[in-house]
Amino acid sequence: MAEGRRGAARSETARLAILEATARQFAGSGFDHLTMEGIAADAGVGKQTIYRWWPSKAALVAEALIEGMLLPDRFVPADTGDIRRDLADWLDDLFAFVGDPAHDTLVRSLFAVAIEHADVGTRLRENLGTSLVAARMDSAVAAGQIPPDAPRTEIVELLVGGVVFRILNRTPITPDTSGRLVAAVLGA
Amino acid sequence: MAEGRRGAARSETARLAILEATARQFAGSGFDHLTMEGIAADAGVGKQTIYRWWPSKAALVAEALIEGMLLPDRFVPADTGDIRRDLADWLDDLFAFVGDPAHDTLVRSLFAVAIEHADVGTRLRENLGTSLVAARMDSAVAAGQIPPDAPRTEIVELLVGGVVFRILNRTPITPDTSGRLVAAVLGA
Amino acid sequence: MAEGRRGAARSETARLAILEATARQFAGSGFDHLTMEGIAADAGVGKQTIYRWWPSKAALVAEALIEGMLLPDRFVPADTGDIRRDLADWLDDLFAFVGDPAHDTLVRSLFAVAIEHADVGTRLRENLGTSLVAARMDSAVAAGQIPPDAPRTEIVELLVGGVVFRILNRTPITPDTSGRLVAAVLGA
Amino acid sequence: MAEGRRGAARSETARLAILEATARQFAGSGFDHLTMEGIAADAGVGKQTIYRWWPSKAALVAEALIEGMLLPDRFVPADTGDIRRDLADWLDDLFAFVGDPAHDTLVRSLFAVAIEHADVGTRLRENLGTSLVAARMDSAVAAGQIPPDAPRTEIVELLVGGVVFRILNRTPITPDTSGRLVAAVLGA
DNA sequence: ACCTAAACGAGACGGTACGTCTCGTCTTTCT
DNA sequence: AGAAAGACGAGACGTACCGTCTCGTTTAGGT
Repeated sequence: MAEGRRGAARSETARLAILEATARQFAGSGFDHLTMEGIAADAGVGKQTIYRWWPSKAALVAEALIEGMLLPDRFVPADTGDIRRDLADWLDDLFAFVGDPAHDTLVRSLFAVAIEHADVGTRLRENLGTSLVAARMDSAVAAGQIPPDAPRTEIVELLVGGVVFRILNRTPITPDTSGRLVAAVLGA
Repeated sequence: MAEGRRGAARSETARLAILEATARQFAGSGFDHLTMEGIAADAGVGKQTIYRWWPSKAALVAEALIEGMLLPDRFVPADTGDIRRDLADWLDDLFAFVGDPAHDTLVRSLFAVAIEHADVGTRLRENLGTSLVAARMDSAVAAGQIPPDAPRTEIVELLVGGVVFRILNRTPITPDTSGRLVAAVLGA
Repeated sequence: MAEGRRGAARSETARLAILEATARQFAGSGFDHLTMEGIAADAGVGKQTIYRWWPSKAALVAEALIEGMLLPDRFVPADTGDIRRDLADWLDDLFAFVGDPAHDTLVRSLFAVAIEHADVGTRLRENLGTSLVAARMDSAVAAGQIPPDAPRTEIVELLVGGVVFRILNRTPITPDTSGRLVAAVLGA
Repeated sequence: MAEGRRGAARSETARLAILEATARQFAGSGFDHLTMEGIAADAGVGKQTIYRWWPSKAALVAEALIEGMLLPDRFVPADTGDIRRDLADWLDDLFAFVGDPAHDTLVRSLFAVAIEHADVGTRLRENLGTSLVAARMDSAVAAGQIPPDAPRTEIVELLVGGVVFRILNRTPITPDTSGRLVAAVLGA
């Protein structure tokens, strides 16, 4: 292999054990109670092995996110031909997840970290399916369901923002929440 | 005098010194680098005096917020008679503040804390002026600028959410951002 | 009453409650775990009332000792006419007290404090009955049981020293210990 | 090699720095003003490094004593053939040390700790040379200077006790003190 | 088959901050 | 004025983690 490295290769076993321990502890007790020593002990790994490959706790979380260990891999909008319904369904999925009390610690910690660490934020946005929703909007334009000059970027932005605001605000979710939000941005 | 308390009364001097130290350190280095010992030293106060009255760092931040030591007391929407313009101006104010690199640490830390601690969240929402905007929307309905059946709650929610999303997402703000967001929720 | 003092007189109730609390805590947990706050709480007294009248914990202990709240008021040597027997009996009393496991904390703390604080030391020596033993020695000289040139001061000193050394050394006491010590200083 | 230890070995440098700091502070201000934080700072060491290896301040003092950092390594009785003189000289050494005002804090604290902590007591007794004196007494018996049935153990006990009592009692030492004590236990 | 070198588990190290406890002082209210 | 109550500035306690630095052990190319 190209450049002649000597010595043992990076242990994939250790890498996964570390990320799994990270995910476990993060989901259980949140970012604040995440400790390098706890992860190392949980993963059965030396602390140095963590510091060798990751610069910070945020980096660990970001990678665990990428590996799909913290969130469903993606929230994917369907394409039934009815853009309103598809958007509302996607929002429902989102609200169901973030509104589940079992995920409360995880979700709050995750968004808090995302706000402070750009890499986690980028990754999280991706996991929420924003880019897929944007694509779905494009196809709705092509199908003539939305006027071409509709501010699509802003609409996606507002909808995801609405989700974040509900988390921030602890507003209880009702069955018609998604519909009302979609109506607010697409008109009645 | 009603209930006969004995012993020295709580020191208002100490209380303010502590909150000011909290605000100073928070604005300077964010929530993560906020330490009880640092605040105590900065305020010239014993640690116990802090623990006697506040249960956590988050409580300190919440109270500093209430005292108006962290944010402008309120972002207040104007009432020029033109609801679109007033909303856009209010958003511009908000974006100007949260987009200012000098406030980056403060803003990110504040929203991160708000997501994890309900009391900070409630207070922060108030400081952003959400309830004033809601009232402004009501008056716009009275003035016939918005149809009475417009989903006003959702609109406010989406707009603030949009701001939060921009923070999360680090999207650069352009001069027309506010107008575009308002247009997206109120129609063109 | 001579010099015209004004205001309330010192409360004897409080004084005794404080000394009793001191004795209780001292006997229970030793000097190290004696705290001003604990004494005040136990005595149902404000801390200032203690500080107003005593300069230190050692002073409290010394006074509790004087009040006879820590040790039997005095270890008194009998006068049966047989100086050897009287000394041995007195030593037996002493050993019985200091060797009792129930008094271990009390005794060790007391001697430790006595070594560091002259006032406690003086008072403790008095409580052990040293001056009475010296007097008993004098009468033994008068009775012709001890030669007049015997180093009486040194003998008392050595005997009490022997007791202290046994405490220091944790040597178990046997029934003949006292007799052997007396024999060592008075000859067989 | 036998039991496969892993991880870094204990740092002898740190160990000695800690004991030296302990000895320094102890000799300077006594046991009461000995603080773990002070020792750690003085030794340039983290507090945990102390707690990792020693359970208490007393244990630190005991080990500093063993290392000969607090007292002359041993008070050794000479053997000139004259047991009376040798004992008196040894006592003189002892009195010279414990009577020196420069050693007052050290000596009092040391004996106070010794009374409360068995391990310090054992070690202190050894440092005073008790076992060497006992051996010297044996050789005096062999040389016919002391009758074989003399209560040697008790004599050593009483002599050391006499020293402790003088400390407790703050009796000033005169040049003939040692001689008088020896005479009291060995006869004229 | 050796040799080197990197990664690994373990864990000691110098530090910082935690939240609690006690100190001795000061202030307030009551007696 | 004395006393009970209790807030205050100070600072040590013992613990938990931080990020770095040895240790010996294991693994895997070079030679």
